[in-house]
Amino acid sequence: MGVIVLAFGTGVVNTFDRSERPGRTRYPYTRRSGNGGMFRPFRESVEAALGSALEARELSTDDLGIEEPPEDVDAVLASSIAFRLAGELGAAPPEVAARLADEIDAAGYEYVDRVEPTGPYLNFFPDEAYFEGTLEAGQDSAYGALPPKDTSIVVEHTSANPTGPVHVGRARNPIVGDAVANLLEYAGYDVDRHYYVNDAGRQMAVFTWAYERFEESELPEPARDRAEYRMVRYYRRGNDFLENADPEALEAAEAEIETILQGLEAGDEETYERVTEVVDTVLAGMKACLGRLPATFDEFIKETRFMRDGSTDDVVVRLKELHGAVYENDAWQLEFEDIEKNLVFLRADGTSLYTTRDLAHHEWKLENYDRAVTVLGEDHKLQARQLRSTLSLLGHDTDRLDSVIYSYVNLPEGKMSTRRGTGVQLDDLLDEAIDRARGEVEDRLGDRLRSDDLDENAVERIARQVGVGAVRYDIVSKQPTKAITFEWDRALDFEAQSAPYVQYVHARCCGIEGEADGIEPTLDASVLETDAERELLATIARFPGVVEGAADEHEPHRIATYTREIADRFNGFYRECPVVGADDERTRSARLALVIAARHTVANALDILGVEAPESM
RNA sequence: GGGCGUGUGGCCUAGCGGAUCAAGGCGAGAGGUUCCUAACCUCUAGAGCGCGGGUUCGAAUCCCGUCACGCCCGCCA
Repeated sequence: MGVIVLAFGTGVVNTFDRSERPGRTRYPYTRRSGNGGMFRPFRESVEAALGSALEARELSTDDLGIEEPPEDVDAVLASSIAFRLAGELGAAPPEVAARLADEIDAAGYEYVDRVEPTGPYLNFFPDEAYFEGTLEAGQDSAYGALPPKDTSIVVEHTSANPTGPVHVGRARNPIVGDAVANLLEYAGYDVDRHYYVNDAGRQMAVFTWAYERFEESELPEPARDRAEYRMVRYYRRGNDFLENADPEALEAAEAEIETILQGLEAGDEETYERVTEVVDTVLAGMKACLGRLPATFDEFIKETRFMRDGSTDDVVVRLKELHGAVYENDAWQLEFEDIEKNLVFLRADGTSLYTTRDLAHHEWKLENYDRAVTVLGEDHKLQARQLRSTLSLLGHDTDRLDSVIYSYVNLPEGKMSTRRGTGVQLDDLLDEAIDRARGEVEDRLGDRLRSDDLDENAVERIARQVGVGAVRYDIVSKQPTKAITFEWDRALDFEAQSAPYVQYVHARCCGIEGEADGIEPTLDASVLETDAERELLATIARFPGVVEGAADEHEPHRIATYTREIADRFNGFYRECPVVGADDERTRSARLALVIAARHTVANALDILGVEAPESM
């Protein structure tokens, strides 16, 4: 099937069948794709209309000053170009705006009804076809998804070392990473999600040594009955030993750890299997935890892979030939022009370093994908810069690489650490969130107006959707570069700007549709005349544009901001406009179609954020 | 010490060169349910965007300086 895609593709790098790779769980054979909505063609029309007007007067079209007007202006797009032209044309901005408006033949462009000057601004208004088209496009359950592009992207995220339970400090990575991947998928890219497993470093050697060295009987009870909780006890015990052992014992232990590291480097099969047992066991547990979010992966790429297949050695050979390569202090290093710190890529003992292997890893990514996005913590920024520069020196096109940087989540009392066992585990956060959500659901059962009966399963389902959704939404809705201090009550606030607020809108849509027996939705936007209806429809229309912009910048929090806007608009509509109880049939039918479009929009926006959309709550 | 990032009402967050109210939420105060789920809605008080300069017709948004906080500056990952 992937072969068919390739037949249409131009310059597609991949030569394997993309649909048959292991681990695909989301849309196994088809990507969600929609027609892309009306907003984007409207914007193109505006650009073309304004551009040609400027061209006709031989004015620069570099920056058209297109922007979205403030809320109280009901144009869809505006331009502030008159400010910039004022000097050149020797007229005041409002005068320039008026003249330009006269020259633009708005009606000649698709979806544009007219352009009006308002002071110094040019406001572009959509025609009826824009609204009709939006109402129709919104009936598609994939609304908001853009047409497929022939571009593959690998999104690497989380990649936490398999040392123990996932704690909240790193929880931003899977949550933001999964959302970025979803977002790119909606934007039409062919996305793979990868978890890079650091199974070759000292941490894993220590872990393997500790696992073999200590007896379970001397360890505390695990905090939770799952693999990574059981295993991390050995890791902590081992680190504790290394910190406190007497010199001889320490030396013996270090020798064993060193043997494991050397064994991995030499490609020794037996050593590899010992380490792999530990890595795979811990990883299975972490996978289960991440699955609760859910964050899933197409592939877990192991670091040792690039040692075993010779690609790390191959990179080293090429690195040594680079102009900036120097042999200093018994180690091979690379000097950069723009980065102060050298990159050591080969130790005195001839072994490779993490970054050396990551270079091989990224060359592999660049061979197999058109683009690569990596989600990483701010502490890896320098390393990411060095990686990028080095790849560039090796002759790669690093424009194909992007990274999304986030700050760690800290506790009021400081950092979280797996090794020291400090911090809040993601499992505990999710459990607490679900418990609190269940409490909310049960509290509300009493004064529930709706006469549907929520059985135990429904309560549990809602508690999970709301609880997990609230955690994800709280994290994904903020700019990742901002630091977060974790506080239970703030993370688990179910009111207002939170997942439940948006989820509730979805449930309301479903409620209306459930009541709308016998009403057939009709695509008649002309019946939707009130401000509340027009504003809701206009907000729905923007969705594909929001997806495109957020995807371009890898900023899923913009989708979260959008969900609040559409939720506000929907609630305004809900208050003002009865659907099932509307007076005449045409109104009922048209409003029902609007509700369906709103539901699809909200559901898909939440889907991008990785938040479930409950049908009732 | 150097580099990078962050700093918006009591608290949290959006905006990151343009529209004489800087947008929401929490919290505070006042209201709203014979009508599709009140995890909702309406109204009131509250900031001039860390601080000081500068660029610009116009700055929360750009530049410089400064302060605070975070991260980084390992032959660790």
